[in-house]
Amino acid sequence: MTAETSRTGRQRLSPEVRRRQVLDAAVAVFSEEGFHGASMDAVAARAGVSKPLVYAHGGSKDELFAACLRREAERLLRSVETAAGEPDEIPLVRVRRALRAFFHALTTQRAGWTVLYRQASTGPFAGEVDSLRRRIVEQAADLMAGGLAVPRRVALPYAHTLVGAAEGLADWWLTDPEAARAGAPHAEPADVLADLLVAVVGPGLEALTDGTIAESSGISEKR
Amino acid sequence: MTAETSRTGRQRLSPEVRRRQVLDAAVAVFSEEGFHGASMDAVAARAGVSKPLVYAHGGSKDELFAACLRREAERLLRSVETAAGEPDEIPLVRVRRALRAFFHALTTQRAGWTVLYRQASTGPFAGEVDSLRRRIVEQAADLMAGGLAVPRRVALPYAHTLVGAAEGLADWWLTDPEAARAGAPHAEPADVLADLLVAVVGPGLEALTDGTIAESSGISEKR
Amino acid sequence: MTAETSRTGRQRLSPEVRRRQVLDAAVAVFSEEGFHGASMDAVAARAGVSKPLVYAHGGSKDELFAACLRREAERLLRSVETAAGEPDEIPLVRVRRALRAFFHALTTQRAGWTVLYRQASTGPFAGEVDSLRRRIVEQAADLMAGGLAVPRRVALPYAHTLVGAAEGLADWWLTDPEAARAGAPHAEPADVLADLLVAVVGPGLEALTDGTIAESSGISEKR
Amino acid sequence: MTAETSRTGRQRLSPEVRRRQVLDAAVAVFSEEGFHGASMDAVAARAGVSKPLVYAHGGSKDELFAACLRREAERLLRSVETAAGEPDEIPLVRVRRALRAFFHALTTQRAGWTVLYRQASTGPFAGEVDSLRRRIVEQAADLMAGGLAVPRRVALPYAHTLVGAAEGLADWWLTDPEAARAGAPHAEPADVLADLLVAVVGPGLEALTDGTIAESSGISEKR
DNA sequence: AATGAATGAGAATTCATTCAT
DNA sequence: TATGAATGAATTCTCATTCAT
Repeated sequence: MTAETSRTGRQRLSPEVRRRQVLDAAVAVFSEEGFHGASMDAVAARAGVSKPLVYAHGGSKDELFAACLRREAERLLRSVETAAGEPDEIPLVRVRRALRAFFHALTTQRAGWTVLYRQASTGPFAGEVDSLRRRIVEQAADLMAGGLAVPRRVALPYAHTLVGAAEGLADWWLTDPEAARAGAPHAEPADVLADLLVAVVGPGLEALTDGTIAESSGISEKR
Repeated sequence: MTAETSRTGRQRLSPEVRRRQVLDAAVAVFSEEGFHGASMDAVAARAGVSKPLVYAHGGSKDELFAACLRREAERLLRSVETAAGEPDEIPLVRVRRALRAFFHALTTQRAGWTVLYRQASTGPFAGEVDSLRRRIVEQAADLMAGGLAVPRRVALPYAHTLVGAAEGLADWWLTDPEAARAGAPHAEPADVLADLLVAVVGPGLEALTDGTIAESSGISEKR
Repeated sequence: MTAETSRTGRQRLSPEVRRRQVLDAAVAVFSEEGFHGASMDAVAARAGVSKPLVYAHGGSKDELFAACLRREAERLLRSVETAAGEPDEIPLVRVRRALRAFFHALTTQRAGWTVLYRQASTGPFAGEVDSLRRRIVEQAADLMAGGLAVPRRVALPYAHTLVGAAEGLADWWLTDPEAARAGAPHAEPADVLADLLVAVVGPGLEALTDGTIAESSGISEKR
Repeated sequence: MTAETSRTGRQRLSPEVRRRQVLDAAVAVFSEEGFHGASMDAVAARAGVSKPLVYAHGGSKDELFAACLRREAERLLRSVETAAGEPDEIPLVRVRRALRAFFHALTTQRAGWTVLYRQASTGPFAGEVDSLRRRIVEQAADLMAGGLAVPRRVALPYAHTLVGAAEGLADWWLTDPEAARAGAPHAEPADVLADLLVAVVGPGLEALTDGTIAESSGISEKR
């Protein structure tokens, strides 16, 4: 019986495995209780290890939380980036692919999403969170700027709008899954939400390309 | 020496004034630190009063937080409701008016917004927060359902999208005001953001009215 | 309508009446909650007056409690003293009269008894309580010394025994009234308990008079 | 440096030893200050440990107090039970043995006695305390019922009397040791008190056996 | 490497006490 | 005189963090 397989007593695992184990538990607990509401005891219990080990592998509570933020942000970014795929002649298709990837990622990385978007946007981590969110928005802006052939500065507000709308739908879905899939009960919810979003903002984005609305307010009072 | 001018020692104020003072401080602190991160000491210090007074007028920490949530939600809802005005023949005009009111409200009620939307979506107040958020979304859904003549069930996903997008822009604006007003330096930022949002989602919503996209995913792969 | 009869607003009562009102409430609350468990708020509420008035008429919590102790002890002593009556040729008859008075007093002054005997025999009032209890025992010792014609020094241990036994029965009665009166359901419980006590200790006390047991241990191992 | 000799810094002791240490301190403090008057700080200080350790080993204040009550009651009951010994043909001899054991127990378990008999007969522990006291009285009643061949129901009032008398003497002894041992300066005080008590109540109890007094009030007015 | 045991610091809540009216 | 309003000082209990093994 190797040390790896031993089920009794102290397990000697490799540092990488231990660290991952601890981070996984931390993300789970932080997402459920929030930063202040989570206790290191709870993290240790969730990881199935002792508290000193959490400190050994995750550092202080602040460091541990920051590590969770970073790891989960990277994960989300990579998921979407991969899905968007290479430049394509049809820009909205890339957007849709990215959105589908985003909503799919929520299915498998819900805890990480919660930590990033529903916790700790205040407190000692506001800066950290802000910069991670900015990266997500910038990814979206790049996507649109490339696809729609507009300057990045112009794309930025649209990116914020798009990401916010995606969050809103994601929240809805996670909070009230029944209602969110009522429209298309048999399809993959992540795809339905992505398509819905494209339907709502797509026309507006296309108008952007045409220069119709550009940087002005667009629709006039008298329409 | 009047009560107004007395600056030292104990101030005797009316319960209403004190309660408001305490609630204001509580909203500020909760918005900055989150529920768990905020201490009653900090609330008392922010209000410039002693801790027992906070308890006398705000009740326990839980009750105080719940009171903050309710007051701020009512405020936001009322602001928007008032601004949307009476039914109008041009639906998007109502939406724009409501959005302008929303972004204006953020200017003056930023802390309340933060408490509602960036805090405590977990923990003992998840239910409370969820129901308040739901009311906001439902307000938006009603607005759209009425204006666009679609069933409320259809309007709901659009409402979530719209509210999420508004949040995204609001966050951007509050986090990075310089960038957010770069597009139109001389206009009222709240109006600019509202108009931008209408420009992005307006076309999609109009398409909804036409039944073009209805409940399906809308835009096709081949556009 | 005089100030005395006014039922609304602030009542202006004579200091003696107010003081009695406050002390009555204090005895009630202290007997129910104990010294530390009782709050000045509770005393004020029970008295139907404001807290500052409690302080005005009862002094600090410590002073108020001491005043309760003293008043209730005096009351109990006076009740028994009066009942014992003048010297009588039959000593045990005086003892029985006193015991009947004692148990009767418990009926009407139960709260005072509780304060004296079931609270605060420790803490800052141990001395006060001890000296009051000593006076009660000394009263009993005098009673027995006079009646039984033994030196006071000899009577003292018997007095402690007698008073302790009375307390034990009183506790039983107050804690479990049903059981305590099971023996004689139709008689006055106070009288039944007094007679019972005389039946148990009477023979022993009479033997004391005969000098049989005097200061020695009395009954021998071989009886 | 062994654990035994280490006097500074953190001591690692076994849970059993710690728990006993904490309970001992708690009994001491509760006996001196009463339940409400005792603070967990005081318990920790008395035990020479930190407050969290008190919570770790004693639970909440309520639980700690209940544990004290139970442990001390068991101890007292066991002491007396052991001492009473097996059934014996001379009943009063058993009573005397039990009383001697009782007074001896007070010497070594004074604090426990105080907690049980001079504290907290009100408040959240009234029930707990009452049931423990009842057990003590029932032990005495069993002792007498067995020895004196009377029904248990008849023995109960006598048991209350006896236990109360013992308490009275015990209080006297503990409060004023000099006076209490004045009668027999060279003997063991606990034995002296036990013998005194037997002398006082013995004749009455024997009369009980004879059926002379039975359940009636006994001695007549005219003797 | 891993942990059971221990603690300093701080958080929520209450209470005796006192102003200001 | 009488009181509503206010507070300093505990008190119970928890938590992030570390030592001794």
